[in-house]
Amino acid sequence: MIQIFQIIEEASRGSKFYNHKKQRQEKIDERIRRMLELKDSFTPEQVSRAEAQMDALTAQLEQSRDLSRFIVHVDMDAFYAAVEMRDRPELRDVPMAVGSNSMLSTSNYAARKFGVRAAMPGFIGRKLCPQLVIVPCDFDKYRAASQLVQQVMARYDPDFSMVSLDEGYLDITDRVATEMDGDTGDQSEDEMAQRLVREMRAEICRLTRLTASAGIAANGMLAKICSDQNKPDGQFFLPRERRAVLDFLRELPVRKVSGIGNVLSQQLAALEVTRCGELLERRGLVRLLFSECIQLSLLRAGLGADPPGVGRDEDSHQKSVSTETTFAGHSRTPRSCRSYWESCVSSCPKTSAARACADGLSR
DNA sequence: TCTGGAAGGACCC
DNA sequence: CCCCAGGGTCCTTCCACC
Repeated sequence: MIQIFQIIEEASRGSKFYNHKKQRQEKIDERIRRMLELKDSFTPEQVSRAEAQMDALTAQLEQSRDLSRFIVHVDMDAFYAAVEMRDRPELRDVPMAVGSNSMLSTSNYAARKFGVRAAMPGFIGRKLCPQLVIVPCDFDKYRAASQLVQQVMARYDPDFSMVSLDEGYLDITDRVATEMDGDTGDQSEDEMAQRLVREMRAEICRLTRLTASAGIAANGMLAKICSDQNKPDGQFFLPRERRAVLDFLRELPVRKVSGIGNVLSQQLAALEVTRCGELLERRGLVRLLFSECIQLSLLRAGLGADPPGVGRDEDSHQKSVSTETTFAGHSRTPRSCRSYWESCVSSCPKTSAARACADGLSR
């Protein structure tokens, strides 16, 4: 464990990336210092007033808490790597990762034992694990596999939504209900939901020869956390009861919640908040130190009260197209930039509008 | 004081 | 050997302008 950290540290130290990261971290530290100063200036009355305001918000959220749905989050296990291993059996038992020397997208479980992870540059992966096999991304293949997964998901909820090639949400409430009607046994709805998800994962596996994990809960936020609980090739069910949800969240690291990332979790840690339950205990400080938007999402994280309808809302289509590459140090001439830019606009496959735009710009 | 964009971040996979 | 991506979304901040 320590060695992994040391190797990564050693490989990184002194690089531009490392220096940049250090600078950014210093800025974050500075922000946190200022935040703590502000915190120390609050009077107990201020804090308790803030708590009362949060309690009002909590009451609202509790009011609209919806525990009636079965939301499922399906997450394919080490997706890109699993596809490659399926198609190339010789990779099955060796540590491998998908990506390039500069960046890895995923690694298989054998490679993870060495500390090789997604979002790690390939050359560091090789330092951690000299035998590591790195295979290039083949998105066409992943898209094809994803299509098959989606075929299965559509049978359980025609209105399912994908968030990426390897993960998506379903609302199987209706499906559970119809299944209960036709069922003569004495299964509960909860059992039925779990049975259906087990069945769905088995079908995915049969059709794609890839394994999926799933989480079942009252809303998307919780389902997503749940799908991570029994990974790989497992599922986790969180009962749709307020008490069960709060118990589940109390000890859950805030970092597990989608939307609480590196920076926010550092800020929270400075306030001695590392678990979702502590978000509720320290709600006064949350109120006084964060933007309204963040207050709301943190309160939601503490309560497990997510607005219903993940991804299936009116305007959940893609809103932009973009392309980017990182230039090597020596190619940053005006000429090469211009030719790169021209190749970007002319190769944009999406819309004729984009082409028209390119014509307009390249004059 | 409000408002709309641009730019800059945070976050996700 | 090559030495830290590239595709997105959403929120905040800042500035011009009215």
